[in-house]
Amino acid sequence: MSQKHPQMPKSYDPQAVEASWYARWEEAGIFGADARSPKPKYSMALPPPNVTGELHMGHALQGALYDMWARYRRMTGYEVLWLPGTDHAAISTQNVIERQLADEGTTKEELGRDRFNERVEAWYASVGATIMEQFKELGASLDFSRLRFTMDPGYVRAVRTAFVRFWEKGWLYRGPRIVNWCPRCLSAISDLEVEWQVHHDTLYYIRYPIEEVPGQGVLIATVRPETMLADTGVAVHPDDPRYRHMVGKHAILPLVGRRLPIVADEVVNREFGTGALKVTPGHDAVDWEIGERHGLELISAMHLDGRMDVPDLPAYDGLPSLAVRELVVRDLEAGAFLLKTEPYTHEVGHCDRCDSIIEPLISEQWFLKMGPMAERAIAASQRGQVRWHAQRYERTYLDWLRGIRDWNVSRQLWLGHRIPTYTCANGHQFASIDEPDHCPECASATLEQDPDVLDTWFSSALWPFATLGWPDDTEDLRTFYPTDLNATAREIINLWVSRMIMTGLEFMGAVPFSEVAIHSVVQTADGKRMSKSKGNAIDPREIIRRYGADALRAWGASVAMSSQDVRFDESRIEGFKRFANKLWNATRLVVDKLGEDSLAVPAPDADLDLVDRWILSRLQRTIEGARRGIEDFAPQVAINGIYDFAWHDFCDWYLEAIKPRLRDGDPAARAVSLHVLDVLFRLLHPFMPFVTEELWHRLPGDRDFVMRQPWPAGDSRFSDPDAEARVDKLIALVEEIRRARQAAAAPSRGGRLKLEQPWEPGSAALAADLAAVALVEELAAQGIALTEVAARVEFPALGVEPDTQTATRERLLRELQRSQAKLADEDFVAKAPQSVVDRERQRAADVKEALERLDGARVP
RNA sequence: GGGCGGCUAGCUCAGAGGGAGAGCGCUUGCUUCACACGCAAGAGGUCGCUGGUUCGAAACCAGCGCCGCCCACCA
Repeated sequence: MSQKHPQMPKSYDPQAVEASWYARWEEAGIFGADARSPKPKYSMALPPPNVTGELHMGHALQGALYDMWARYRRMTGYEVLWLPGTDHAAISTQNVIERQLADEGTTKEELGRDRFNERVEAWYASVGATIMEQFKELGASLDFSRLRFTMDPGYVRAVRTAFVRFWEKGWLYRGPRIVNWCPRCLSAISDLEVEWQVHHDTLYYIRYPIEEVPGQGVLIATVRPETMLADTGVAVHPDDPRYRHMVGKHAILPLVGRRLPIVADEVVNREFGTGALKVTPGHDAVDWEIGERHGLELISAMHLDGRMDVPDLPAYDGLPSLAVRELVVRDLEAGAFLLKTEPYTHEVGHCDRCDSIIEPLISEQWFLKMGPMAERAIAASQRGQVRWHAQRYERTYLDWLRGIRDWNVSRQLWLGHRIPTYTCANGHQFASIDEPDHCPECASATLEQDPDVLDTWFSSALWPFATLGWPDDTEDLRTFYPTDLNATAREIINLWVSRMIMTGLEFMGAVPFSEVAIHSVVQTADGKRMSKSKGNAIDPREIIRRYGADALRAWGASVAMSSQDVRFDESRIEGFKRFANKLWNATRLVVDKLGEDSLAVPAPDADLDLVDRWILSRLQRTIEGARRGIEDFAPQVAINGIYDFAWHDFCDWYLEAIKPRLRDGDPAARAVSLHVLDVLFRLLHPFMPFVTEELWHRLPGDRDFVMRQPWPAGDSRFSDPDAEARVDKLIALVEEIRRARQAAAAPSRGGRLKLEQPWEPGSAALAADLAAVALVEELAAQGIALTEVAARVEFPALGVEPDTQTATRERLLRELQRSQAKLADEDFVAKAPQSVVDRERQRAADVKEALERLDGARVP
């Protein structure tokens, strides 16, 4: 035994080695990217987690995927940059801090802006550090020397620069518009941040009298009667015969008395309700547009906190909107305006960050014109500059781009990137990258900055290049932009991915990445959405503590790209922990049997034993499958193939087969088993970096980190179909003997095997050994006939050989029948490809032969 | 309303035109000198339903049914 590896414990303990390997990797600086390296570059920017809390399973899955690609690319000759960072997540973080303050019995207003900012800074520092620690526990090979945060001074400049460039293009405009308003966040949010939830409400049918025709009225249907206080019109479809005569007349708004012009507009759905629509431009997006088209008055009847703002109607003024709804309904009923109600199920917008019901209302906001950028993004996509995996997701993105609307980029928050526009004492408004000290138009030094901040996604949209130093022309930016890959969950395809593509084209003139991988979303074991507020989220650190990071990662690789949702399944993670333990013990076995001599890597043309050639051929096939899996964005193919090879081919059969040779110090067995481990650890390293690193260093010789080794290139000359076929036969024979033994309830070892016809002597001896029987010339009794080769077997301690082969005979007969029926079908023989017909004939012949062996007679 | 995905063993999931697979669980037998985080043997499936295409369909097409996701001017 080598003194370098005195003793390996009986089982692998991930906890004992993972942290120290990570520290060694970091210390050696092997994750740092060298912009001046002559190697081809491969770069990825980690999707910056929100600094709102700790990482969840989705992050872990994503991190495992990214790290798999990062390590694979390094091992296949690339200079890899995988850049880490975090996102300030303005609205979410502000909510988190506000909740904390509420728990402490205070508010941000009481605290004041400065102390609030201190709280935020402290939060960012502590949570940001925790997040990076979690990535380290996962084994993520991030280049921490390039860690970025979306509120870094440099990043702030990038954001301001982007804003000013848009400003200079004339794409930014500010004005009162109907927006999605969160009355709890006290901020506008974009269309994409509205989460629609099903509500069971009531549809109210309300009669609005017609001014010009006494006694007549128009019946409208609404779920929000309280908003009628701000009605300024009634709309009907222009082609609706029921209402054509009313167009141009006026309705009188009940409870208020306002005159409402009756207008005709195409958007009115004649099928819905009564076909007549009350128009409330101040509190409904559709109505706002109708109002614009027909010049209707715009009335705002709500305060920003959701209370009604109707000073002329003191009965309702200042009350929450839902309370006013009840009062309005009561009063309508009293005035005989309410004709009927019916239950109504529909979707209501909620704030995706705090779940409050969104109030559409009028507010002054900054909008960014999106049309020109969207067109360029669509064109880039059509030129194939961005490839999506799975491809179908490209459509999600294109559909959104094609129907794109201007982006409300302003938010009324305390936290975030302040909008860099200023107004001077003389009313001149301008945008500035740097903090200005005077107005460029009139030199006034009295400047007021816009109080609003930018949508967090505005800064996120710049991530692939702002992290590399943009707007400066840095070496990193020149070297690593465009990046190669972005992997993300499908729910932020439009929020994030599409916007990165648009800004990348706009500011860098090139798409920010050429590949987009959409990975699956981790659900709870019972298929629910994991969320911390529901308390059903799983902490990846808990999983790592119990099963090791490698097990979590391997599970991630096996599910991330294979479906759109994946239920969290601890048993599969545990399976990969056992796999790590299996690798540990296989290594323990092999290393223990190696001598002090150095062993040559087996050559493809060496004169090797059948099983040696077989395992090398299987290894070759595994390498090819793993490479294809990784390159084709199907990591599950790679990890499953490696698992299957390592456990079932290598451990179950190869190591069992060569144990005697290892004991005897057979150089070929030593060299081949060592070689397989060597290749296996390199193959598997991108998926399970810790255990492979640990075991790699337990192999003989001075060894550098696995990640600095080449990922196995394979050599097609190791491919040996003949050896594979012969070992398949050998395995089938061993399994048949074991089955017979079990069926005969014979002891687990012992018994005799007699060949009835000559068979490869080496294979026969090995098969006998693996099946724990002795190879003999004569049996004591008749024995049990086998089907895989012409042979009979008998087991000790049995009076009469039991009939263990009836079931086999029946199965073979069924197969023969099916096969013969197929071959008797003229259409099949005539139309199926020759190779398929040939294979069927071969099958029939094999089954016939097996039956003849069983019965010792010719089968017709 | 539009689009997309899923429905395969008890559970979680692979498989994408030529004999149904894995992990876990289950049954039986093994303290075999790498591993009981293991070894060996086994049970278990009209591949959601109905039609169609094909010599041949779990896979391709159409329709339907659940479950989920995304998008939509969603009164």
